[in-house]
Amino acid sequence: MNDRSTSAPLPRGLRQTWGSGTAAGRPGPKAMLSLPGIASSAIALADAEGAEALSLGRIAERLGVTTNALYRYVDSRDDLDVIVHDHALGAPAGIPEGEDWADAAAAWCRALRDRYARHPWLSDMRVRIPFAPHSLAWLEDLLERLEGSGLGDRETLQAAGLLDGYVRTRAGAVRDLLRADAGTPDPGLLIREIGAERFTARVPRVASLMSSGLYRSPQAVADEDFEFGLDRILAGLRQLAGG
Amino acid sequence: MNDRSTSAPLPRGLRQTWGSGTAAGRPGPKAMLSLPGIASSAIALADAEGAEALSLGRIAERLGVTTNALYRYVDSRDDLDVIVHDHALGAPAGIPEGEDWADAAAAWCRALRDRYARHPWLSDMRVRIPFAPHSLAWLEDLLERLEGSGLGDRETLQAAGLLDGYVRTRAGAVRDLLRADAGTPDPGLLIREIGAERFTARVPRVASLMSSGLYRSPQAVADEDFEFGLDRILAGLRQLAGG
DNA sequence: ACCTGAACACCGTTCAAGT
DNA sequence: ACCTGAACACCGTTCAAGT
Repeated sequence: MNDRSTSAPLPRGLRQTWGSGTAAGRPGPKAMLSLPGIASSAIALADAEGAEALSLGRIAERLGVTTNALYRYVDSRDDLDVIVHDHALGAPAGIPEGEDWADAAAAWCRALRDRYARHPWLSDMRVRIPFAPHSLAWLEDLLERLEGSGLGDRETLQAAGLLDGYVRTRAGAVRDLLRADAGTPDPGLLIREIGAERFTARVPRVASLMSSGLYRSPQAVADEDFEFGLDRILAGLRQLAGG
Repeated sequence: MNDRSTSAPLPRGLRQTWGSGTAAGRPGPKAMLSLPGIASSAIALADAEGAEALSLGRIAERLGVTTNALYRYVDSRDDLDVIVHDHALGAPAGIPEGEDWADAAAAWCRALRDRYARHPWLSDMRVRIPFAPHSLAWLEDLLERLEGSGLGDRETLQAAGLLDGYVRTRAGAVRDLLRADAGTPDPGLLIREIGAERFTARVPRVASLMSSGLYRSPQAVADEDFEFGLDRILAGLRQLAGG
């Protein structure tokens, strides 16, 4: 059944992260680097200069090594990205339990949001279907929390995807706002350059929200708004589960 | 109040898209290209080869022109991306009205989903805070649909963000799955390489869902699942509005 | 087995011409 | 004003050495 012949073998970096670790005493010179060390270096770089500063060359430079040396640890840039993402995300830990399943799920969402807040550039990384250990551990943790809901397997998975997607979307909004300081045009400038009359004629409601300061303002991505969407989603899920 | 001194001037491509169009008879040679023409060419390229094939060189090649020629129409690659995204998205049109505001919002969500389905690579494009005309027209349309809800301005904007984010997250999931054919490892391979026992020990619920075929299977991103999340969100919003 | 050095194709961006 | 051609710094990736 599972003979998808095109499926590539697991990249070496990802396989290593799963702990099929390097056999202890193998021949040849000692390694100067390690996968966690490479990941930490990349994270420090991204923390300091953002995701767009990430490159094999810059990471290698920090490690005092040639770019090509990294290919002993990683198959490709994509492979590295998966490792860096997972390392920066970290394992789920210390997440409060909550009164009931929905409360527990809410705690999970806030904990994930906090991880993204620690490394805003995580929102800039291309996250494909998660196959890395920490990513799957987070999913596992959420699935466990949803077990008390009485939802079926399919619905539980759907609910998990809904909540997970919500947190990540929100993290992206926060990231956008952090970036808005540099480069991005601000709403006021846009309206001025387009012409207030024309702008108002074409998108009156948007214009009204922009001039009210509500549109994409810092408060529009504040904790309060995070809770708004979370509450709505959980209310919808509760209605389905408890009904 | 609005003196954010770091705000850059509006990129020329974006300004042009807003219809501050080229003044008719200006001096110099006639232009060989046009912004819509450039965007169309880029869209055709992305449709054929995906977002990662998009580059100034490849687009220029299709247009029979040198890479640098594009800089007469666009300030930067980022500027171009905004135009291409907005052009591929298109203006909102032909979206059913719906019985009530929630129904109307649902129709909006399905319409946006369909646009992403037409150009799956849209999910791969870095969409910053939307300032392009079609993007804002979509937002405007949704805000109009939410007017009957009785929610306040702030809540309406929050609800719009919630719905919009949901559709885009879903579109990304669909894109991931379309890509899964090539390159990405499949769940079965992962479990085999990691070792089924170790894998099951670490993430038992995930392992169970994977072996049940539910995890990230085609049906997990089917229309049925789209409706699941949409229904939950709308139920949550209805509860807040109608209560 | 690990790392270096040289090379390749490609990328976005700039600058000085040409017309 | 538009487009070309040459150049720049940078990118990921490969290959053949060296140790």
